[in-house]
Amino acid sequence: MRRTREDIRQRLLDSALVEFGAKGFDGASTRSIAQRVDAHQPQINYHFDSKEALWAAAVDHLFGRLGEELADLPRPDGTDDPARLAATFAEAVRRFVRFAAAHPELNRIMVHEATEDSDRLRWMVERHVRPMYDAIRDVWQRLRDAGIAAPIDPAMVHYVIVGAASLPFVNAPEARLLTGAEPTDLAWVEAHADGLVATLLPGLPDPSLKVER
Amino acid sequence: MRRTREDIRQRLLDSALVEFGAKGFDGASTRSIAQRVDAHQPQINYHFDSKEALWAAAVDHLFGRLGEELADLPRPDGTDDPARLAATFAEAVRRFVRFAAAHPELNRIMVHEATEDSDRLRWMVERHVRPMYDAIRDVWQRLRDAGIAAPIDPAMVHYVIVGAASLPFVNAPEARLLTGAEPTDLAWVEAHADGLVATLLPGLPDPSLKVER
DNA sequence: GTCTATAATTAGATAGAC
DNA sequence: GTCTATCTAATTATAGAC
Repeated sequence: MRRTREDIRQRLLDSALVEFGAKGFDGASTRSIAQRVDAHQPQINYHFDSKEALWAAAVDHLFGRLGEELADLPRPDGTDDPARLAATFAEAVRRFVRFAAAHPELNRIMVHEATEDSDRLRWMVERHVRPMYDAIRDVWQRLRDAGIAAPIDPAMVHYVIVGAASLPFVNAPEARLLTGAEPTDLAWVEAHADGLVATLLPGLPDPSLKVER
Repeated sequence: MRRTREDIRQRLLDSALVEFGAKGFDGASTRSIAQRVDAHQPQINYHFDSKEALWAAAVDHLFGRLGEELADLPRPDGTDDPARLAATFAEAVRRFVRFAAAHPELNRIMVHEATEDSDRLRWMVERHVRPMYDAIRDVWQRLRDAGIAAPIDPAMVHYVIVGAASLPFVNAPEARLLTGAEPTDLAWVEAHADGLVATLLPGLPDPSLKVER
C-alpha cells in the first residue's frame, strides 16, 4: 500500500481524533498520535505546523463529516408545515445519534475543550457550533409553537439533545461496564434514537414517517 | 487564618477537582493544583501518596457531597404508589440538576475518565456510579409500567438524564459564549430542571407536587 | 519526505535542611 | 509540615543526514 502525502495526512488526522478525544489536547501526545499509524513524531511537525494546527485540522475534518451526513436534509424554511418540519427534525436527530455513535471523538473533543475558556474553544464555537445551535433553536421554537415539542426552552434544547444523544457513546467504555451491552450496536443505537425522538417530540403526528432523501 | 492539616488537605482536594475537571487526569499538573491554593507541589506527595491517590480522594469527596444532597429523599420501595414514586424521582432529578450546576467538576471528571477504559474508570464505576445506575433503572421501569415516564429504555435512561442534565454545566464556558446567558444562574438552573422533569415524566400527575423532606 | 539525534521545557516524585 | 533543590522521565519542536 502506497503512503502518499494525502494518505499519511489522513492517517494522522484520524489518529489525532482518537487521541485528542481520549485524552484531551494537553493529555494527548504527538508521539502516540504518530505511533498509532506507524509514523514518527516529527512527521506531525512536517505535515502540520504544530500540535495546535493538527488539532484544528482534525476538528475541521470531523465537523465536515457531520455536515455531510446532514447535508441532504431539506433546509427548514418558513413555508414548511409543522408536521413536515417535525419529521425533518426527527430525522436530523436520528442521524446525529448515529453520527455520535460512529464518531464519539466529536463530542469527546467538544467536552474536553468546552470545560475551560480558551482560544481553541472560541474558534470551535464560532466556526462549527454556533450554526448548529442557531438552527436547532429556531426550529425548536416553531415546533413548540405547533405543540409538537416537549416543554424545553429553545435556548437550552441544544444541550438536552446533544447531551442525551451523545453521552452513551462519549462514555462508551463506561457504558460497557455498566450495562454489559455494546452501545454502538446497531439495535442499541436505533433504540436510543427512537426513544430520544419520541421523548423530544411527543406530538409528532406520525413517528414512522420518514423524510424523503 | 490558620492552615491546619485538615485545612490544607481540603484546599488541595477542592483545587484538584477544578484542575482534574478542566484538564483531565493527564492534563492536570500537581504544580497547578498546589499553586491554586498557595501550596508547593511536594506538599501533594506529602499529604497524599501520589497524583493518583489525590485523584481518588477528590472523587470520593465529590460523590460524597452528591450523596448528601440526595440522602434525605425517601428510599423507593415496592409499596410506593406510582404517583408518589414519580414525585420523589422528579425531586431527585431536580437536585441532580442543581448539583451538576454547582459542581460541574463531577460530570467533567466522569467524562474525562469514561472515554477510555482504565483502572481509574473501573474503580469509579463500581464504587460510585453503579449504585446510581441500578437505582435509576429500577425506578424508571416502574414509572414506565405506570405510564408516567417517557418512552426511553430503562437501561439507557441513565445516560439521557445525566447527559441532558449536566451538559450545560459541564460545558458552561461554551454555553456562555453560545447563549450569552449564565447557565449557573438560579433561574436558568430551575428552568432547565423544570423542562427536563416535564419532558421525562409527561404523565406526572401534579408537576407542582413536592415531596416532603 | 523520512528518520535519527537532540534541544528546551515540563512533568511527578524524592531528599534533606529547617 | 514546609520549602528548596534536584532526579528521572516524558513532552513538543527542530536540525541535519539521507
